[in-house]
Amino acid sequence: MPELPEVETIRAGLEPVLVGQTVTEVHIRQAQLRYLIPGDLPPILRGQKIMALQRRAKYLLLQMEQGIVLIHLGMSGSLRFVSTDQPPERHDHVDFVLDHGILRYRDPRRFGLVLWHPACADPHRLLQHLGPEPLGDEFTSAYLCNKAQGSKRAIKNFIMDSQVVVGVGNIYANEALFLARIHPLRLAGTLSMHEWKELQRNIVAVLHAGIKAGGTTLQDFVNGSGKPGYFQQQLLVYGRDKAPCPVCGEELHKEVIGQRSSWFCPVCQR
DNA sequence: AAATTCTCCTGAAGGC
DNA sequence: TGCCTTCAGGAGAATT
Repeated sequence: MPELPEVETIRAGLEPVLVGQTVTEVHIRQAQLRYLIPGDLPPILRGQKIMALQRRAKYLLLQMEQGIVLIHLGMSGSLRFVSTDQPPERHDHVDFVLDHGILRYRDPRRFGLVLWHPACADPHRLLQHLGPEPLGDEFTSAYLCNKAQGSKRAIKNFIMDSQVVVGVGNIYANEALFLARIHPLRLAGTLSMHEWKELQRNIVAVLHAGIKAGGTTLQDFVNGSGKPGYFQQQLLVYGRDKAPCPVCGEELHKEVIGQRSSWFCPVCQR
């Protein structure tokens, strides 16, 4: 499931391959994703050159000459650069045919999106109201503490809220809270400054570690070249039902919080 | 108004 | 073996 490290892995891998290539054709086999892919996407993109591949939150922004192709991978999406003779498989919904190959979008569960946003002053509505990037300068413990003033939400829900900070999905939220030794059900408004510092530091650390490992491949994540990531080998609590806590040995506890599976150590995390 | 719940979808896993 | 049920999950939309 692509979280920020996975999306960044894809972006960094594809950008040098894609920039400078021109779209010659777009094939849409399945337009019904989270939102319907606009039917005029092929004629709009035809002939446009790719200027950059950027990322905001978990959105990939394919910068074209006349606007942006907004791409989200949902939870099962992948974006790969393949040769022109590679036939599409099941769930390969969109092909962007380029000068030297095909940029192929696959998404079995179709929670992702592919949208066109013409160049203009306004950012796309889906990009408004997003919180700061977790790997940027704005994401500080002071910011978090201030943002959480009076909040009675569980801290896990708080840090997974994209209006608070973007890109922290379920896997990395579990890991960061464990490393920071904070119980996922603690109310956001009750954390001490020391705890905010630990949490901020560990969110950054776990995301960096994820990027360094090339992402987390649980079922189907692959990067722009079709290769899996390896961060799953470093997961300390996520998905580890009844495993011993790697720190104290106590049995890890699983609980659904905000409709998301959560694992934590009832002894270490307070 | 903040916080929670619903919703889209498919594949994997579990039960019988 | 196979059919049926359950569940996971990003995040915007709807609801409380």
